Amino acid sequence: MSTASEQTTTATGRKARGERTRQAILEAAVHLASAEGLEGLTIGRLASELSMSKSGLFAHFGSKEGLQLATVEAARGVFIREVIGPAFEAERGSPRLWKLCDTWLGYVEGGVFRGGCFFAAASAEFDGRPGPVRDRIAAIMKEWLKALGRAVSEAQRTGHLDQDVDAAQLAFEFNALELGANWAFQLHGDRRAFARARAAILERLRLYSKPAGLRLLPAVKEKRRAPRARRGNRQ
Amino acid sequence: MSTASEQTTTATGRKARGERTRQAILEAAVHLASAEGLEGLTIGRLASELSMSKSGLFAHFGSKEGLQLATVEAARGVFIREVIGPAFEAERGSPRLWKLCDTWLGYVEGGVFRGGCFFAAASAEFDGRPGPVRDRIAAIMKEWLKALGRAVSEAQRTGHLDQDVDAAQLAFEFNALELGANWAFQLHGDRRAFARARAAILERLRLYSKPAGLRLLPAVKEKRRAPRARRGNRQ
DNA sequence: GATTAAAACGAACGTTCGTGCTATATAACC
DNA sequence: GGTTATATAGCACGAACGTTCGTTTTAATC
Repeated sequence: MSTASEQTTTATGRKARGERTRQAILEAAVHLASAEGLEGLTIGRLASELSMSKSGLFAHFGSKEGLQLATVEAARGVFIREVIGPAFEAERGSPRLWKLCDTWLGYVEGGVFRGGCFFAAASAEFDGRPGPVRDRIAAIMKEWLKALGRAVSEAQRTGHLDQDVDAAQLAFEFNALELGANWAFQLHGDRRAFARARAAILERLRLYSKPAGLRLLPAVKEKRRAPRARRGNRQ
Repeated sequence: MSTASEQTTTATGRKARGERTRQAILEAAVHLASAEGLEGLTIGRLASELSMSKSGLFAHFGSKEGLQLATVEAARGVFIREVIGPAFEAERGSPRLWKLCDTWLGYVEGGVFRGGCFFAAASAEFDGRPGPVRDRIAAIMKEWLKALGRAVSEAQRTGHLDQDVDAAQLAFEFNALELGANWAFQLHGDRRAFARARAAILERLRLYSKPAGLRLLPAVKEKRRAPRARRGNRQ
């Protein structure tokens, strides 16, 4: 967010032209990186994709690492806009907690990034390489887990959820189910995974819900039962 | 497994010398790839790590893709030996299902591969790039999910688990929790994630267990409760 | 319209990548 | 021990990588 607002301005206060191309570069970079990885995000490829010169593009970031860090930051912006923002429109407690999970799944399902969740890809790629990029990714993911955990705690405080549940534990589980859905979709193209994750999360929410919270959750669709040759399934 | 047994033999049946170095190469390759990725697995680095020439190493596989495929196959061998094998020593039904999950977590926790679960890393890296490597990885992962689902079905058939649960759904959830633990450990070094995954899996197993199956699960340790400033926690 | 600073370009650098070729070393066979 | 197949090494290649440099284009200011 700080990066986006540090635009170089002229005396009249008009935005410098460089800032717009910088945004255009990051827009493309974020998609390319989510699909090909932050290392596969090559300056040459990115430049030719935007039909500009390598050196011209390079000058905006000073180094490859600079480009990667800027890309991570841009992706964080998208994530906040697409997931965090909408969730905070729901009222505090179980609705917001559920919306947080539901929107996350929608953000992957809807193809906000070409290669699924940017941070799922990035953290898998960088978890083994020390450096500022890895540190930033880890910090953002921790930030996300914290937000999830806080949503759980709030649902407890509002009397929607049982006080006895471990907020961090539930946040871990929800995050895992979301990452699992992203994984299944990216690798197998299996869209049912989103329904699976939603069902699992909702089931857990209902299990721990107090009567006041139970009414605020989506209605239960059908009984959990082994499906016998349903039609329209991929593979 | 087929790759491992197709050794070039002399007339006397003695193993060719090349086969041993091939194994040594793959042994190193599997660890390097789990940490740095299958693309970061560079022929030059691998050669210098084994103090042999690039071209000498290269001759064993004919192409980089050949090396990657062989590495994937070698990793599959390790996975079968370390996870599938031990689980099949447990008796059919809930014990085997639980063992399958427990051993999987142990295999990541114990550092069988330097970079955590080889296939978690590989599938995240290759899910966006078509080709035989990606296809093989996807097939192996589907194989694993099938094995998990089969274990659930067996637990139902032996009367340990409720007939009404959707085997594929439960397999999805367990797999997600395992991947989530791997993710948290690799990115944040958080060992508590393994306990979290185990707790979540066990809780679900208990929820769906019939009396016959309930006795076969590990004893419940403590009530799920928010911990107040426990000591010895990382970060 | 002239001045000037920012932005984009084009060419080249040194490395490293995967991949061929050719020659040498190794070890199994007669 | 000489022959022969196989395994390894040495060297070179073209391409792509990140990066630097000097120049040219662009557009805002006077």
